[in-house]
Amino acid sequence: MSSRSVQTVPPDPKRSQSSKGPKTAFDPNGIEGIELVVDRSSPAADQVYEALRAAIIEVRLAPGAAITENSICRQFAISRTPVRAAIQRLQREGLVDVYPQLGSYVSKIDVEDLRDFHFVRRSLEVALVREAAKVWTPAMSASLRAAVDEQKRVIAKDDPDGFFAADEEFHRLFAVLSGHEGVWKSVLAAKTQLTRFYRYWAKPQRLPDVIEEHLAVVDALDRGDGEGAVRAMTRHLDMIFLIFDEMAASENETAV
Amino acid sequence: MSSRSVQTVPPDPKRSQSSKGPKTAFDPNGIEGIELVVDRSSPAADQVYEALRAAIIEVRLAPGAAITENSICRQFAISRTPVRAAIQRLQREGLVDVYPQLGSYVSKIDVEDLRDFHFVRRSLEVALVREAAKVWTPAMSASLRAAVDEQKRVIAKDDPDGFFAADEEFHRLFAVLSGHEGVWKSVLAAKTQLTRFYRYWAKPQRLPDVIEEHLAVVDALDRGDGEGAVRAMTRHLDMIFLIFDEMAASENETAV
DNA sequence: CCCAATATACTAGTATACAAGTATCCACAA
DNA sequence: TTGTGGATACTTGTATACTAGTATATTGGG
Repeated sequence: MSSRSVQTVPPDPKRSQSSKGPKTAFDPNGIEGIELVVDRSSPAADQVYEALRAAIIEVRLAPGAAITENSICRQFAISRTPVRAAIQRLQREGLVDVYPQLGSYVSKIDVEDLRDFHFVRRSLEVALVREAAKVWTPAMSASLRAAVDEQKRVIAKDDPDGFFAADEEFHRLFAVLSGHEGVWKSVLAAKTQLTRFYRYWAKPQRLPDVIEEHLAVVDALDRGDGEGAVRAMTRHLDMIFLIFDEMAASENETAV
Repeated sequence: MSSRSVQTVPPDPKRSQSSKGPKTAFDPNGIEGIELVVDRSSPAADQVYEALRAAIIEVRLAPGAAITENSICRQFAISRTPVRAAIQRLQREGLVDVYPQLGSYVSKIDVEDLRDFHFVRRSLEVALVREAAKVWTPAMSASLRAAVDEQKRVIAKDDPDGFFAADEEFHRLFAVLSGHEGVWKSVLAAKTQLTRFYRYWAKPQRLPDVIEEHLAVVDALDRGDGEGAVRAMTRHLDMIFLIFDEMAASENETAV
């Protein structure tokens, strides 16, 4: 691995022009967007990890934001050890960039990387649909349609977070129903980066279309048309590429 | 995540019947199979991680072996902090199981999990072959055949470790050539568990067959037969399932 | 005024001490 | 003999102190 080659890249030192307060001021009120009281009955490192991860994925912590260990310590009233463990975990997931002796920052979203993450997600989910088709039963159809009903219900309530959860449950069901639930962990690893991206570019008006695309997959499976279901899922997942193309057309930046 | 639910599973306390020495003896010579002098010019945590990971994958550390933090510290003459970072990283990769207040152990190889890891690997690699077929050029054929030649050369020298490396390079090339090099990281994550398994069951007499199967993929691509290449790669990768079936037939254990 | 050397204040990496929990061993009583 | 209680020695989790390295601010000289 060449990942520990000399790291001389200055991250993005925008901290000097942040505020007009006293020169040596440090985070007066801590990092905004995250709040947590640690419950000492379960490992603090896990709680910090979950809190930071949610904040990053939901973009309450913007890409490029500084994640200084000490600032998290002060904010959560906890020592550096569990905070470090959490940050290193986020680093492995690609959500945080750590520059030794310099600082740690919420990673930026690289569109080129997203293409590969999407490739992974699509390849796996399509393969799961193909497997599910081999063992298709009415009961499986019912559970998937129940998941779609849940999505409709959540859309009606205008609950974006709820929709993301319901959507993920629909997709996860293919892993469960095909007998390869363990594959979902790999899908999630790739999906993490994509999810963060959705938060920027998600368009609420597209949600009804998502419902239709989901139903198209189930309909094909009910017809016994496995390859038709594969094509429907492929089409559904590739909709994200339309957003990529829009971005490429509108601006020339490859990272935000 | 329910992973931090109450963990009351006793790991495998075989440490009491290990030696007839003094009752309170601790690792007289440290853990066998690993050796390392830390070079303080690069992060110690990374070096410990690499050393432990290699030892686990190459089965110098057997599944179930105790990986006590303090024993590693003594052996490497280093503090617990970088050792802990390394172990936590291995835990995320599924190579180590950590039981709070009990101990850490090299994870066992669960055959059921292996099926899903294989599913991930095969799905991704097959998709990469299909992509490579779309942009196939003679130069790509040449580089793949060069990789196969390297495999032949290493086989002639009877160098198993060298063959594993050459084999991995052949497969990685599909990620590079198809323009999705970033996908290889995901393949590796799934392949890690499988590689450890190979070390148990690899049969040297199969290696020439591997060469032929590799060439079959390239030949199909040279013919412009993309789907033929996909089938050839699928057949090649599925050979591992023959070993699964052999295991299921020979013994009823699902974990070693 | 401008530039360079230096002091200062930050960063993450490491070492060490302590806290909380579990299993083993042993004394002791029924 | 059997079983029950507790001391002991381990484990990982957490807190804190220290090290090495970098960027910024300061200061002094041209």
